[in-house]
Amino acid sequence: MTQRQPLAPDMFDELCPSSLVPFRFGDKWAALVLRCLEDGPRRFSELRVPLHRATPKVLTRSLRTLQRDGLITRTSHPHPDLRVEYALTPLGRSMLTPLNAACAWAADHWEELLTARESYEAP
Amino acid sequence: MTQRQPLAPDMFDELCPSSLVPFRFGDKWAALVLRCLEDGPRRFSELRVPLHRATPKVLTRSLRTLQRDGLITRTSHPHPDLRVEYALTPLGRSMLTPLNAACAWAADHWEELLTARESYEAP
DNA sequence: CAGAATCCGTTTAGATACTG
DNA sequence: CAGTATCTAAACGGATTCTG
Repeated sequence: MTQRQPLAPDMFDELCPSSLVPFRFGDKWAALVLRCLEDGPRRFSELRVPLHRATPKVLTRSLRTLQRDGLITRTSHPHPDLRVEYALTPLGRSMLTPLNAACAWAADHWEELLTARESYEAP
Repeated sequence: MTQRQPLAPDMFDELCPSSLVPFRFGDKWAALVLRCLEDGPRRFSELRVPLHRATPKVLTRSLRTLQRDGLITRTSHPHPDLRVEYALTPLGRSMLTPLNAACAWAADHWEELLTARESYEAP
């Protein structure tokens, strides 16, 4: 069984500094989705909690693209009630390595980026 | 003095497999620009050779954004004739580490991505 | 040389409402 | 629950033309 950690919504807020850093893996939400799945499969509604800024439409598109590229799987259980689970494939999990490296760089350097932006805006 | 290696245009073609991989650092050209500057400063016209798919407008925008974020510098030498050089800052150079890690992942896995896409399109 | 200006089609994202 | 449908606005990207 997969131990489900609670997801931390704070990290996924648009105001989070890491969102200001020029990394985009795929579309706007793809990287966040992959990281949400790091600790195990998640239902659509579970993903919506930390990714509350994403409307169902854009989240669905992100999920479809990731599925198309073989990075995640989509498993539907119609019984007893509709239940859809998304999970990382081995390929998707392997992508977490460079993705997390990028996030670590962002965490280390976002102050410098913000400082540079401010001094560029107001010279 | 900086030893200038010739830039390899092939790597930057839109048809290059790495372009099909879902990594985007900043806008469409940002990552490519950073890699072009890895071996030393480049003039605007020098960048246009390997990045020939980018019009001057979009290339300029990429450069401005990278400059705004403190990843590259822009140095203008008006004499004897107009000459503008772009170079990595230490911050920009530090970003090459995760960037190159992402490119290495892409180089290792792009066949899998393409295979997944094909089997998704034509089930 | 190193861009800026303009026009234009595509893509992306969000809000809102609705459905099997 | 897990989406889809529709509309709108903004961002992105490219082609072309012009300029200090």
